[in-house]
Order: sequence, then C-alpha cells, then structure tokens
Amino acid sequence: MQVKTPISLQRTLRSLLQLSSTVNHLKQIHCRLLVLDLHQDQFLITNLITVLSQRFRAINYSFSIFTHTHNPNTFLFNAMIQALSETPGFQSNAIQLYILQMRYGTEPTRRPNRFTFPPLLKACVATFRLVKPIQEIHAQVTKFGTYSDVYVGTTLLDSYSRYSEVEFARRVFDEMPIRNVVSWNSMVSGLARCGEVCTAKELFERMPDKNLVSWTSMISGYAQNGYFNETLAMFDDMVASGVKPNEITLVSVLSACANLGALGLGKRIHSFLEDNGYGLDLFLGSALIDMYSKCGMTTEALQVFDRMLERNVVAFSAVIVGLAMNGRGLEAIRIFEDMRFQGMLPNDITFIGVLCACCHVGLVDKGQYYFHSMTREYSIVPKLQHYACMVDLLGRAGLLDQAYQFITEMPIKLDVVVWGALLGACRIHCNFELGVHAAHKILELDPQHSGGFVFLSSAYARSGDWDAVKKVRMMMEKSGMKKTPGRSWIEINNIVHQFFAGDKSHPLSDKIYMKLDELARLMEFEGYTPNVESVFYDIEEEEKEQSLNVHSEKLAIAFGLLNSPEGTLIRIVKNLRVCDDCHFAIKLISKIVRRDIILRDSNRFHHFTGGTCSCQDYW
DNA sequence: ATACGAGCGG
Repeated sequence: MQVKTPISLQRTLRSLLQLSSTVNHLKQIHCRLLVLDLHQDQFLITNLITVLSQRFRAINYSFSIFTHTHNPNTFLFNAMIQALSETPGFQSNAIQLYILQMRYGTEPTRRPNRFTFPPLLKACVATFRLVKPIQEIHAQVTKFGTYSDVYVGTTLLDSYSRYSEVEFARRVFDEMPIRNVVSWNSMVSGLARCGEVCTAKELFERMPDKNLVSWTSMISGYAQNGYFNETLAMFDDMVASGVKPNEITLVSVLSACANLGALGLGKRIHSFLEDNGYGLDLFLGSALIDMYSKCGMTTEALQVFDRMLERNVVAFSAVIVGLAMNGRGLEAIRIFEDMRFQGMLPNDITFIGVLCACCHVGLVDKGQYYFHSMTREYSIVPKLQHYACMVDLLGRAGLLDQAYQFITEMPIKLDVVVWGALLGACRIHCNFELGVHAAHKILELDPQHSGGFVFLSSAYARSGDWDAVKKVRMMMEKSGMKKTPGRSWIEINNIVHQFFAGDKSHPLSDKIYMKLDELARLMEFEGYTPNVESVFYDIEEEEKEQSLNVHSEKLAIAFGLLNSPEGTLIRIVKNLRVCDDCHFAIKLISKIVRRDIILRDSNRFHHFTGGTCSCQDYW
C-alpha cells in the first residue's frame, strides 16, 4: 500500500537527500524515515536509492532498502534496475530484477514504462554476448507501448549496433517518429562501429544539427576504421566550423597522429592539452604514450607515462609495447616487472609487448618463460600474434628447428603472420629449404601474398635454378598478385610530404635526385655497393631504371635532408618493410651527414645513428 | 513530483 506523506515533509527530506555528501548522512536520513514511519514511502525510497547508488555506488545498501519495501512500484523498480545496470558486476542482476518484476505481475502501479528500458538494454549489452536478449526486450518495448519514445529508440538502436546488427539499428532509427541530435549521433557512431564509415559520413552530412558529440563520433569512427587522413581532415573541418574539441575528440585525433607518424600535430595537441588545463587521464595518457612511441619518441613517451597520476593496464601496455617496438627491450621488460610488482594484472596486449621486447633483445629463455607464465600465471589464451612473436623470437636467434617444432605443436590454425615470421627467419639465416616450405604454406593461405613469391624467386635465383624462377614468375602473373606500392612520408613544418617509389612528381624532385646522387658518391667511399639480392626481394621495382636508388624512403630522406636544419632528427614512416639495401644505405647516410634518422616501417622502428641501427640488423 | 539515450586509450 502506498503511504501518504505530507508534501512539505517530503520536500524537506528530499532536499536533505540532495545535500548529503556522505553515506552517513544518508544513513541518518534512512533512520529518520524509519522513526517517522516513512520507510514505506516509495517516492522517498526511490530518491534514497538513486542518491546512494549514483553518488556513492552503495549498491548493496540500495538493494537491501529495496528488498525491505513492500509492493515496489514502477518508479522504485526503475530506480533499482538503473542502479544495478550502472554498477559494474551487477548488470545481470538488473535483468533478473526485471524478470522478477514481470513475475510479480504488471498491474498499473508496476507496469514498466519508457524509463524502464534504456537501463535494461544497457545491462543486456554488458551481460550478453549474443543479440537475442536485445530482441526480446525489443518485443517488450513494443508490448508496453514505449516504442515511439526517443530515449527508448535511441538506446535500442545503439544496443543493436553494439552487436554489429547495423540493419536492425537502422530500421529502429528509420521507424522513430521523433529523432533528436542524440538519436542521429547514435546512428552515426553505430554505423561507424559496424565499419560503415561512408554511410556514417552521409548521415553526418544530413544531420539537421550537429554538436560536439556528432563531430567526435565521426572523427573517432574514422580513426577506429583506419581512415587516419580522413580523421585529421575531419578534425580540421571541425576546428574550422568553430566547434571546440574536448579530450574525447583529441584522443581519437592523437590515435590518427600515432598511426600516421604525425608528430608535429601530436605535439601541438599535447601543448593544447597542457595550456587548457586538461590533466593526463588514463585515456589521454595512453593515447599520448602511443603517439610518441609510434613517432619513435620513446623518451617523450616515458615522460608522459611518468607524469600520469594514475596508470592502468592500458597505459602500461602502451609504454611496454612502445619501448619494445623501438628496440628498448630491456626497459620494456623492466617496466613489465615493475607492473607485476605493483600487482597490476597484465593482459594479452601487454604480453605482445613483452614477447616483442624479448624478441628484439634476443632473450630466448626469458621469452619462453614469459610465454608460459602468460597461460600458467594469468590464464591468458595466446593468440596468433603471440605465437608469431615466439616463432620470430626463436627464428631470429637462429633456432630454426625449434621454431618449426613450435609451429607444429601449435594448438590453433596457423596464419600468414606465423609462417611469415618463420619465413623472415629463414631469410636472415639463409635456410632456403625451410623457407621454401614456409613460402608454399603462405601461398596456400594467401595465393596473392607477395612475400611468399618474392622469397621463392630469390631462393631459386640464388641456387641458380632459373627454370624454377620462371615458374614462380608465371604463378605470380596467374595469381594476379598486386604488390602494395612502396610509400614513405615525412613531416616538415607540420606538412606531410609523401613519396612513392621512383616518384618524380614532387616540385623539388630535381633537387632530391641530385641530393641522392651526391649521397651515392659519398657512400661509395664508405664501402657501399648496391645489394643485388634486394632486387629480387622487390619485384615491383626491378623493371625500373636505377631501381635501388629510388625506394620511397630514400626520396623522403633526401627531401628531409634538404628541408631541415643541420644536425636535426629526421623521421620517416614507410608503409612496407625496409629492404636490406636501403637499410644498409641509411646506416651509412646517418654517419655521413651526421644526422639521426628514425624510420618506422610496417614492422618496427629503426633508429639510425652514426652508422648503426637500433635493430642491430635484425628485422 | 521521481528516472532514461550518443563520442575516448594499448
């Protein structure tokens, strides 16, 4: 039975609830309710539960109050379901409570309404792996006549999109009688989440009005789908239309900077954050660490890491992976040990960094130890990437038989990356027999894989078996193999200049080629001879004249030397792996011109200084 | 009278 309380007393108690700043205040109010015999006043109880759980996360206390209330009404159920659905670990209880509500019977005082479903849907998303429960709630939404509510529709379409059910999401959106900016934003980010970035963009353009979230949704949608140039273009548009970005926008922009190696913009965002008093929270901190690491600036990455007030597994993983990829494997391992010492649990990505670190430093035993501890101590199931790291680790160290043994014992289906790791090791250690086997396996899995063909043709060329070389060539042509064009880029004064192999389209092309000629003469003094073998690794180039001299990274470096002050660092990003010849040449260039050069290729970083490379010629 | 929806990191 509903207790009637004088309006003025209710109002007083309600403002007391709002003013409470500790759980003790609320306990005192709860006591007053009991003393005044108001503990069955559902309006006050609803308020009490809301404040307890929203402000103090006191979910158990809330629930005990709920269970002591007789015949709870819709409001009370809604408040309790919402509280449970907002508390990590309790979402499934929210669903159970709804089921209980249904079992009680849905007479008018207890009938679910439009406020019931949004939290319930969120709880389902947090609890279930499959979309089925969402569809069931969709049916309930219709049954209780709340389908045309904006909040319900928006949450429903959002939920569908989180299960990649973009068509259901779109249908809900199209059927909504009223949409507001939030509904549009949900649909835009839902489409982006399902990979339909172009449709998302179309919708974004058609939006009747846009706010900060609309822009941010589109920007992060681009970033998450790997459209990094579009991410930055969108960011420019946003700034141009006078919308001020917030931390959430900038996290996505930083991720694009990281992937493009756009250090200039990344740094500008870092200073913007500092100037505007944004603290280094977990998201921004990790994004900055990643950005600096992927630009080869590990020292700056470490600085950000050190300055973070709070660090979680993502921040640790970012710094461990960053150091590992940049060849600072020992430091990566030290930070990992530090993390374990602090009792923070690593996850699968942390272990990618750790294994990668061991690989680049050549710590075979340690790598094997960590690989085992991953499953034994932390119950993390190794993924293909972890296996590929192990094959790489063993293979690089010259333990090819062990690497092959490891492959044969793998409990999951092998992919191109794992065989590719073995192939790479065979190339470094000149084991052609095993390499040919790996290459065939790769071509079975991916008949257009250029690396497989390249290895085969060079292996046969080496052994003088020209018939076999011919056969491989024919296979290549038949497979329609398309080699990704080599592409490198360099950022000068915040502008990214891009070069393709053999590119002559740049306005300063003449000067660039003159610079390369000059470097070639100086390099001869240092004992450089073009490595003919590389030609076989790079089939796309071999038809072209002077093919060895025009790989895109060399063009970018020459351009960088011409357009930056003496003695400054040169940073290049390349979309493919660097070839042996360029690697050797860049080592010499770093010595001749006394410049440090950082080259990020598709696989790892190379820090060249004074004629040596941080990868120690293993890559 | 009460409560509900969108965008972020390795």
